Amino acid sequence: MMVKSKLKLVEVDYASEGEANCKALGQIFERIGDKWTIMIVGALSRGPMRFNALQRSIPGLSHKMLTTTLRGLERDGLVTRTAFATIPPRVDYELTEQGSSLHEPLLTLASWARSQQSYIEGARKRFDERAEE
Amino acid sequence: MMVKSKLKLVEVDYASEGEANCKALGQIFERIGDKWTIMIVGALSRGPMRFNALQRSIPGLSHKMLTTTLRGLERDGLVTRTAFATIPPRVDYELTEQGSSLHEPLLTLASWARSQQSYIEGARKRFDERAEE
DNA sequence: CAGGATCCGGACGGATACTG
DNA sequence: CAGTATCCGTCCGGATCCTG
Repeated sequence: MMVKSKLKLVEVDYASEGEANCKALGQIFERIGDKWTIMIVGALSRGPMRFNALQRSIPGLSHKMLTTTLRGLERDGLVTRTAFATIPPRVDYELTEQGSSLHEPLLTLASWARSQQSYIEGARKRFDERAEE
Repeated sequence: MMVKSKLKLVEVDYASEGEANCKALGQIFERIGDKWTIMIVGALSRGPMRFNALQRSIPGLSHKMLTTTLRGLERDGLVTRTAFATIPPRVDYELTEQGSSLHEPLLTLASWARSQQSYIEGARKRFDERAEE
């Protein structure tokens, strides 16, 4: 069953909210913004995965960072952890409903990154060349 | 004139691309993911702003982080810097077309954060309580 | 006002070694 | 296999001081 996640684009002015609210949203952005969070949610969007499979699927992701990020996602209720008492042990990670609802916004962002990639790379190159006087 | 930015949700599988491409996208995510980037783009989405106005509009943003982030955005071609040779000097920062095209994806994300805020806070609380055995 | 330069503590994250 | 624990270098980012 698909998760209904058609987000209304309400007037969320994420920069100029009340201070308290701004801080709260900031805490959430800190998780979302995390490079590995994005990758992991992307990987899990296709279904449950085991720890090592997850790590192998994301180049550059270290053992430590994977566990840390997974704990964070679990804490936020975006990912569930299921351990099987087999030998060798097996642990599956899976997106919760809320976790998978995050996938669509991230896809939007990824799509943007894709479409702007060459522009940004060009801008960076020009900027750097200009900087070497 | 509104920037046309209806992004097609193509099959961007941001987790399992080629290694090279993954690295490249990662570099872009690093900028987007940055807490302050999000805030600054949000603030600038309403129009050009001066340095100090920008800083005051975002609670907790230090002098140094503002300049650093602005340089980054300028380097990526997402923000323009315009200096007026007046006394005292005045510098306006403004989103480029590409920069403002980032605003909509970010709004989507902010909207998601908003809608999941209480859920996440609850999940965190429960997780933390459960952790104190 | 806008910012560069410098110092410095603390957090982040990699490598390694050890458990169940 | 799936972690936890520890060590330790690096870099981030705040505070401060100084320029045009």
